[in-house]
Amino acid sequence: MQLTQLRYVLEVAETRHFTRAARNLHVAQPSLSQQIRSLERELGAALFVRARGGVTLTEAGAALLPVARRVLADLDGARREVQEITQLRRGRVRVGGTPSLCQGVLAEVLRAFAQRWPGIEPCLAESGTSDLAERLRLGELDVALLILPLPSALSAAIAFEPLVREELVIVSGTGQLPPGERGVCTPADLHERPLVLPRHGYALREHATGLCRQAGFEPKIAVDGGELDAVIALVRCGAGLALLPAIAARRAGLTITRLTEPAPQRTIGLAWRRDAGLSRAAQEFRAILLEHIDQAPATDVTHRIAAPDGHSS
Amino acid sequence: MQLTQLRYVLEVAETRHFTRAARNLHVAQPSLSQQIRSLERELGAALFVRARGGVTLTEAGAALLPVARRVLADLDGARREVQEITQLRRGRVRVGGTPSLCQGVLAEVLRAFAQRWPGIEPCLAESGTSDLAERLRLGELDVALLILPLPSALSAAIAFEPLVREELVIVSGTGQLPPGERGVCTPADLHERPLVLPRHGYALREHATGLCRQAGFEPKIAVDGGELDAVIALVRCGAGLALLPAIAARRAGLTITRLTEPAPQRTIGLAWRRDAGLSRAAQEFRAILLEHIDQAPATDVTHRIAAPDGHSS
DNA sequence: GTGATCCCATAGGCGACGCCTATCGCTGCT
DNA sequence: AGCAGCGATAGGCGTCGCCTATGGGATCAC
Repeated sequence: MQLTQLRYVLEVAETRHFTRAARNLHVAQPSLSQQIRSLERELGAALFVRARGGVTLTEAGAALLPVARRVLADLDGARREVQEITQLRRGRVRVGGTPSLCQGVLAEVLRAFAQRWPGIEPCLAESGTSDLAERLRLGELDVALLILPLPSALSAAIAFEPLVREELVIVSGTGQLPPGERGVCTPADLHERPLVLPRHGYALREHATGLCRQAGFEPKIAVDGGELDAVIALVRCGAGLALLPAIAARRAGLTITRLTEPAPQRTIGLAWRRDAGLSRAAQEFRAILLEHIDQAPATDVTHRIAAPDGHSS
Repeated sequence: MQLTQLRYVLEVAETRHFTRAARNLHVAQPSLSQQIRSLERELGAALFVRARGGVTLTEAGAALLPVARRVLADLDGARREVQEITQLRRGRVRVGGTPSLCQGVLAEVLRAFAQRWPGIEPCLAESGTSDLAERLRLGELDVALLILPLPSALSAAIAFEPLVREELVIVSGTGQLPPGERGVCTPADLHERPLVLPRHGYALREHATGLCRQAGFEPKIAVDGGELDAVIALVRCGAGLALLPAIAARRAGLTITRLTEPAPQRTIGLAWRRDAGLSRAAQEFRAILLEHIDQAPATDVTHRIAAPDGHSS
């Protein structure tokens, strides 16, 4: 059975005439006759009664007719749907982001994306870098804004485009003495100062503890665990100091103390499955993301990383 | 777009593997790859992401998938349905019959037919010969039990197989003197006897009036018009005599008076559209009808007409 | 009744397309 | 480094669908 045969059946049924149907279908009449016959042979049943007064459907033909109509309409609809997807008039893009980024750029970028491509549904997954990277690999996400480092086991499967380098700063709340002097401190200034650490899984936690250990002491822990929001709240009410990304610190309105060179920093970038590449919708997402990053002025604590267009891992 | 391509898409989507899908489909892997690619080119969109960790559907592929599934299932269902129709496990046969026949053989034959082919729905149309013949020609009926003569304009388009010749007899009711003597009369015996005539359209009416006129007198009309049932009822209560088919007369329990040779008679037979022929179901109907006619013993007033298998008109 | 016309079926040639085998390119594993 | 797995590519081959030309049956007009 063949789709052209179904089309032929439809046309013959509607014109009740082989010759006219052939003309409408832009084929020679013998071709039409042959195809109909072939289908009839395959089905083991006549579909039409060829009579002088016009061609009529047999019972079998009448049974086949609505199915043929529906099938052809279905496929036409599917074609149209695929068209819409490729033209980004419909679809979906599954974006991942770490919590700090979801509350930052991602919110604005997704809003702009939704405005630019109203037919495309953006699905946001908020999680840690390693989890998001794994979900990229599994094909559950199309693209994700992540923070280096990636899990080494996945770095081969994931393409990563670094976008922004952001300083990590020490934040303190009201009624707390900021470490160091004139808004600048060294890691040694954190000695014996109580620190608020986010839970395991946040790269910030490793950054903070590493900083202390490299300076030769164990961090004194005020509160251990919790999400970033909790850390901010704890710092705000004076529970201790914390190491935060500069942007998040500024957004939270906390007192910022920069660390002396080499200032710790984190690299934010876009990641996707290397072998799948970026879907059309994801490419658009990336474009809008880059616009937003480039149009935001670089500050003293964030640095745009120029993309050499060779997407490194 | 092609049905095999849809099948291929389905299999690849399910196995997530070109090579294995090709094996399941009993084609070489390059053929499969080629067909998928060809479909992708036609649609202008990739359907699969070819990656090392297994093939994944793109959004377009995911949109096409359910349609492909449904289309293939639909066509499978249609194939099965056509099968059932050709095997007479489903379907319809549209049978026409004149009123007298519908109350006679047709009722029994249709019962037997429904029992033999429970999946086939018999549709009965009860009307006069000329109307039924016209509906045969239009393709509204598959087969009909008619009474000669057919409308001459249709005799070319309608095939007619004569089956039974039935005598027409004079019937009288209670309290009426039957015409003639010893159950036999001549047309002349009807002179001045009030007659009940069915309405125009019944061939019986022409038979009756023709009989009188050939004998040299105009029929004296007791009641004119009405269906056959009304005629029978009128005769039964003594309104007059009537000319009826022998079987109907016997069924009605009326007093029967046969006419002397040449006794008027009518020919009953099966008719169908000559160019369309008999559908499978109609052939079965005919077979059961013939069984019934042959197994009913020929009486003195009905005569089976042997079919020389050359179906004359 | 004879030619004209209509309509579907058949015959034969031709080009396209799908399937095949063989092979390549790439990746991941041992 | 060599091998195995997997999909893409290349080239040959057979089939199949489409074409033109023609057949055959029926209807219609004169």
